[in-house]
Amino acid sequence: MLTRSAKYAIKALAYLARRPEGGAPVRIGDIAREEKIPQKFLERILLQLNRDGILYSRRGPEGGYGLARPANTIMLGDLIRRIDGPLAPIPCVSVTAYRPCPDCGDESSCGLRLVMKEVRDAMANILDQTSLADMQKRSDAVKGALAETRPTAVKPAHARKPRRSNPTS
Amino acid sequence: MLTRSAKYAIKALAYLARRPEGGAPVRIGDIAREEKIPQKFLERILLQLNRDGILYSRRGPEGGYGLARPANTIMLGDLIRRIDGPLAPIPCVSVTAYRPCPDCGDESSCGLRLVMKEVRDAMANILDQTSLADMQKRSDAVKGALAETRPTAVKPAHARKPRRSNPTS
DNA sequence: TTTATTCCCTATCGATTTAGTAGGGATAAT
DNA sequence: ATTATCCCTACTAAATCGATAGGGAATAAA
Repeated sequence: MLTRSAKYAIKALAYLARRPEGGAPVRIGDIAREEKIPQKFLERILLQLNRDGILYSRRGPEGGYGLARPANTIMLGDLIRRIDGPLAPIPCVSVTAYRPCPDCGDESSCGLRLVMKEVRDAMANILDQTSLADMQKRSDAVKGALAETRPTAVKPAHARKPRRSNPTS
Repeated sequence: MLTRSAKYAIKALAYLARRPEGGAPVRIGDIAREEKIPQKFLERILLQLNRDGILYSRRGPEGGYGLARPANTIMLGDLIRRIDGPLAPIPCVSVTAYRPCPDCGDESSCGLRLVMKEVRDAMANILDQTSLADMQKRSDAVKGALAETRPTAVKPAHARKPRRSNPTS
């Protein structure tokens, strides 16, 4: 289960992703009000993402937060790992935070581990291939489909060719 | 993340699944010792699964626990839901325990929800199609592959045709 | 029928995590 | 100088997790 922190983080950053790139920074208070997130709670979350280099910030009047990178380079998997920790259901199948089971005799043939590795990979395939921009596109596609005669379905990100993570490279 | 309870439950039931079907019941103490699980802790878990009808039990000397159904009809998804609750990362995409987000304006076009629904479905596709017997088969396949010249790979359960949940029907 | 063994049941407990609040300090635009 | 904003630490109430304690009820075997 996602914690509220991770959920808030994603909603807040999705909000920032909707603003014109390179525009003026946005106040925490505005994000909190629009997305209905407790302000002081959100403050701590954005603070961390700022330290992590996902956000930039400016202090004082006219200050606020903005995305430090283009929205199509910020992956949900990365955000969730930073806030909630590893995606893996059990540590022995985590790629980013592997830890062996203290008791497991032969790890390579542990049935539970084999299944949970599949689960981890399935989650990671989605979350590491879906950016803030992708998420927004899919939301827009649903909204568009309600209004259009010929709805244009947007494929889930993991069914498409992976994007380069840095579009400037 | 799986709780220890769910992990213990699966390991304990996998242990029971390895015994001859219809054989004598197995003591909690034996399972706990073999699988290195705190006995009193395991007791509470098996008690619940007994109430849920997954296990049968017999008291007194020669007593113990056994699977109440064939191992190929007991799905990991079912076990995990009973012990840990819903698979879904957020309640608004849960099939078995749906609850709306209190704040979400238009649920159908919420980008986060669309992505998390994918994640839930990916997890459910694996865990609801993998039985205790499947898990064991995959473990055996790995062990076999280490010994054999031409290893026989066993496909993940969700890539095969779904089995009927009750083989007697 | 007694006794030993096993499951059944409830209560409790310490540690950790979660979800938030409080209260300032540092910085920068006006 | 003033004021708006981010920055930082500490604190807290409640829930959850992982486990232990201490018996009660049933039943097989002596």
